[in-house]
Amino acid sequence: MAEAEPPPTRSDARHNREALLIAAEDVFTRLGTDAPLQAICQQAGVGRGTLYRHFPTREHLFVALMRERVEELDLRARTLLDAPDTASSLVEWLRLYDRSATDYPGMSAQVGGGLADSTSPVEPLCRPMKRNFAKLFARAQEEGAVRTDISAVQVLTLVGALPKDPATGRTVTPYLDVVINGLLRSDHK
Amino acid sequence: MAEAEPPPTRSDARHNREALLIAAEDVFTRLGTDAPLQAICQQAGVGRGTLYRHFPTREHLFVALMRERVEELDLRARTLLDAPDTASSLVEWLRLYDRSATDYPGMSAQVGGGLADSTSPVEPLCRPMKRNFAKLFARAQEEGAVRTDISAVQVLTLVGALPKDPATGRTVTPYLDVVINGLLRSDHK
DNA sequence: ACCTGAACACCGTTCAAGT
DNA sequence: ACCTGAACACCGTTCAAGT
Repeated sequence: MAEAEPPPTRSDARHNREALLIAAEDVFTRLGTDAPLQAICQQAGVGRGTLYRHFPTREHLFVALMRERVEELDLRARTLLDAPDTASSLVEWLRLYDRSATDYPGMSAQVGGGLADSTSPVEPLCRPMKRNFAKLFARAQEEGAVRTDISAVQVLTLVGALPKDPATGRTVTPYLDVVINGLLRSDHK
Repeated sequence: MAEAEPPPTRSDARHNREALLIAAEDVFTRLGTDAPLQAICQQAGVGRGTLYRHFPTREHLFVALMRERVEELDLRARTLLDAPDTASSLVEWLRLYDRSATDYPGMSAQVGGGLADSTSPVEPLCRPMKRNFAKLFARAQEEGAVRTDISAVQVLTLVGALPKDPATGRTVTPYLDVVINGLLRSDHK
């Protein structure tokens, strides 16, 4: 399932785990999130079984790599809940979300896909962030700034699915602007 | 490359080709466009080499299956070029496009991805349709009905990438509405 | 308790032998 | 000219043997 495993006790295990994460970061950045896991084992200098012991699925690697970023996004959402302009707070956060989720090619789709999937380890990682974004989104909806026929999670899924530049992995301009414009209610401004 | 191969001359070859297409249609509908090609060979009752002779890549199968649909879309775009309301013509066509591209799970992303890729056999198949949609789109842009910072091909790519219901393969509501609303210039209506 | 690498399963792709 | 299926390559996953 989607349990957060406790940190390893033995020092060689902790060292291997760290080496795998460093290798994964490099390999995913270079080859995208579909890269062969073999490349990661090789670069980390560990056997294949060791990778599987530490990270039973590819998604567990994503979770470990994305943890800090997602926590930052969660924090930013909470901060923006105190900002006066609901619509521009929402837009600012969505741009940040898009940026964070595209640091590794393919990561955006992985995060977006796991967001609402209870069998994915991505789901528990993102749950707090989702909750706080949902508040931010609901606040904008209540003020009439954005359409009400779409849920907060759907917005995140949609942004995560926007087509990417194959070279940089970033969302192609102006897809995010189109979506943001489509979310905002024109009769409100 | 992306050549349109001539139809086979020998009757057994033609029969095998037909059997492969019927099997592919069934398998892709049931298992999506990522289904093992092995399943298609098996269901068609032919050897693996035969599949590769007729359809050198998975995308060549898509092209054969999508040909009729894409030609219909092309025809519809030409018809709509004579309709008076540019914006509603555009919207009507985009809904038709979304519907056509989601008849097989995963097909939408395949078509959207191959649309602008000169190495894909999807590209030459869709070229006429793209041209006529581009006219439809340009007409709406000239009238000020839609934003001008996005190209016609980008619109098709964006619609093709919208998240799908895993069960039905169809675009989830209201993603297409959000995008359409985002394309339309609110100061125009 | 943890690591290693051989072994297995799966799938795509090629090609020598056959008709 | 076309078909077939064995053979190969690649990658993910498991597990028996080792420390």
